[in-house]
Amino acid sequence: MELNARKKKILEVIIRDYINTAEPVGSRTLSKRCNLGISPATIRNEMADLEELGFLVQPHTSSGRIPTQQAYRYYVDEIMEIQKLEKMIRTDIHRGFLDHTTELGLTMSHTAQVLSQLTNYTAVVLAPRVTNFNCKHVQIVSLIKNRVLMVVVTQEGMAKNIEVTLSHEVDTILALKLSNVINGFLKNTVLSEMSSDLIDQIQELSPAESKLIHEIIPHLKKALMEDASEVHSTGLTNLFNYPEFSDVNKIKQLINIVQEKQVLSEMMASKDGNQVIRIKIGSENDNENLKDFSIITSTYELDGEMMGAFGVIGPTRMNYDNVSSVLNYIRNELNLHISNLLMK
Amino acid sequence: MELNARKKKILEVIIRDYINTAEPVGSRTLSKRCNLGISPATIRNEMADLEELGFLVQPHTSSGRIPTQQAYRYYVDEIMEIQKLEKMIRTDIHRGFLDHTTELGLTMSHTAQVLSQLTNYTAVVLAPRVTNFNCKHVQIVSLIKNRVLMVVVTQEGMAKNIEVTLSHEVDTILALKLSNVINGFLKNTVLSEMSSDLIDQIQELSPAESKLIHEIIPHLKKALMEDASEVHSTGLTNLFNYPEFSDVNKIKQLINIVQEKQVLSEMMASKDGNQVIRIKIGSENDNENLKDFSIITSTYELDGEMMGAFGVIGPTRMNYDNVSSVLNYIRNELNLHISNLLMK
DNA sequence: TATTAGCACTCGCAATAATTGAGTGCTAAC
DNA sequence: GTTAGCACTCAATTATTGCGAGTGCTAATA
Repeated sequence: MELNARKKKILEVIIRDYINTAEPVGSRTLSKRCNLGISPATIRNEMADLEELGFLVQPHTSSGRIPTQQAYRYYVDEIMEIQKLEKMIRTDIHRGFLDHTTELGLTMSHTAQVLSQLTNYTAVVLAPRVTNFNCKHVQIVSLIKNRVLMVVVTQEGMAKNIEVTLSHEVDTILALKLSNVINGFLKNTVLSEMSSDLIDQIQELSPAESKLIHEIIPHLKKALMEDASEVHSTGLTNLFNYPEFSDVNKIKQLINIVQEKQVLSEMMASKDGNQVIRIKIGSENDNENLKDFSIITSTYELDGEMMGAFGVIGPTRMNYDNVSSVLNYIRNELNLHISNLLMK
Repeated sequence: MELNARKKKILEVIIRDYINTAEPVGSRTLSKRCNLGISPATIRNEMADLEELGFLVQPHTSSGRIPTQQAYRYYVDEIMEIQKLEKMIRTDIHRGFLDHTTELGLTMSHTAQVLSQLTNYTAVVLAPRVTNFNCKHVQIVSLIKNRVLMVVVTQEGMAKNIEVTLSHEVDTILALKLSNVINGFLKNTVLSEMSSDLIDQIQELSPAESKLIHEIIPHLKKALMEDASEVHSTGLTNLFNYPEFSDVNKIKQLINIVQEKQVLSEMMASKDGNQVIRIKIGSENDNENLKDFSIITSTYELDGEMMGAFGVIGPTRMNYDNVSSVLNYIRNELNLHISNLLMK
């Protein structure tokens, strides 16, 4: 759908204005704000056209107009450009990261913090997943009696804890032996390919030990399959300041979203084209709870491989420019610092 | 402060009624509800007395009366009794726990779930702390380059992860050696008493290794000191249904409380007399954010030693009877299952 | 033909007024 | 000591009104 230059300009000003004020914008205000030197009457005509085209609606007869979702989509696709952040803000962010990259968890929560602060919306950050494919070391630690902790370490140096109960008691020495067996195995192949047959071929095991390994491997596989990457979120209350959230039900919806970490995680991690910045407006979201929100996400990488995602949730009347710019910069920073942290 | 039987009865009915309806209660309603066979006029007189004594207030002249904090305190201390839960509910809870005691984290989140469901308020559960004193094993796992993960295991079989960056690279073999050194040490004494001198006395260490141990120990000590016991909370949105939470600011306050896990943790873990069920009403709470809320907490134990706490946050107009009963029963269940889970 | 001034009309919003009703305190009688 | 009766209070609801920002349409203008 193409709009002529003037309609485009008018639509742009309306959206910008509405994003700032949350008030329907009328023809008089508009004629003053956009200095195209056209009268309110002309603008009214144009607005009527834009309404017919589905870009604007009137909350009630004889009020100003507000943008539709379609308008936001048009704005995002055809009008707005991702700005470079101000020098000062850039260095601020950069310094902040320097102080928070001693530990992965810290980096993640700091990212969420910065995101929500810079955008004034609710930020969500997905920590990298620990999966099957890149697991380089497993350490089994005896907890008590027949309970053990399995620590899985990835090639990139991330760790994940898995706590399980086994059929026999495992003491410190046995735990060490089991670790060694599994790690010996990992030298040649990956966990997902460790079958019963292969386990039985291992020489140095007593029957009891072999049985334990047989128990352990499925637990490991299962835990690595289920993609429960950690989710950090911040700035929930940021949204409360926007007029669209004076309604308690809207707030409930939001809290439900943020608490369903599983859903959030799946949604953000799902690939969708090659866009660096991904914008979902209102009903473009599959999740029912998100139909009234917009969510802008991006991903961070290590060696070109997607590691995790992060983003911002807000009203559909969101400052798409600013959020995109911020996400874009943070993405670069995150890539930089993550690769420093998890350098091979 | 003593009240005569009739005043006590009237106060009780007012509180019960107000807890149920959230409406100020007037003399007419009251005279019907409590079948003492006294007229509204008499009740008015009694109510006037109770107001003078500080138990009731009128939101405005010529409306019914509502209980003050003092009234709730009196109710909790002198009137209410902790009921035994219905048989059916008891067995339900019991069964639920049976399914969720394979892992400590699971037990904790399940407890929060059950609490919020049974009370319809917001539930908070503090997982057991992993401290200095009962640490029986430390496993150091090489992550990548000079980053290691330290897993601390307590006597009771709980584990805690600590991730640190050291001055030198640590590979798998070195990690094992360092673990052994520290564990050898732990056989004789506790971590907090491991001083520089003692480290230097360890024979089998190269200078580089000794240096690493010198770095590790303070990290361990520090991590074990800072009491960041995990906090599970559920049912945040439960409270939104109560009329006192139609105000967005109240909700903000609540969210702030629940998010400040540090504060919550300190508050709940602090001892305060020997009460099994601890009730803090409104301004009885030290925390500024909690002044408008009531919080009822209890603790769970292992071998008579306090391990953690759990409780419920709600409006001061809270169903103190029910919550106390539930907490009382959950406490028993939790003690039972935790001791099964962490049995020595 | 595109633009604009003018005008009657619409409708949400805020302020004001009128009405209702649940509840009180006080007094006098029981 | 208790109660019926009555005048009074005041929040909450509903109705009324005026205002103002905004619109669509029409006719005049460039």
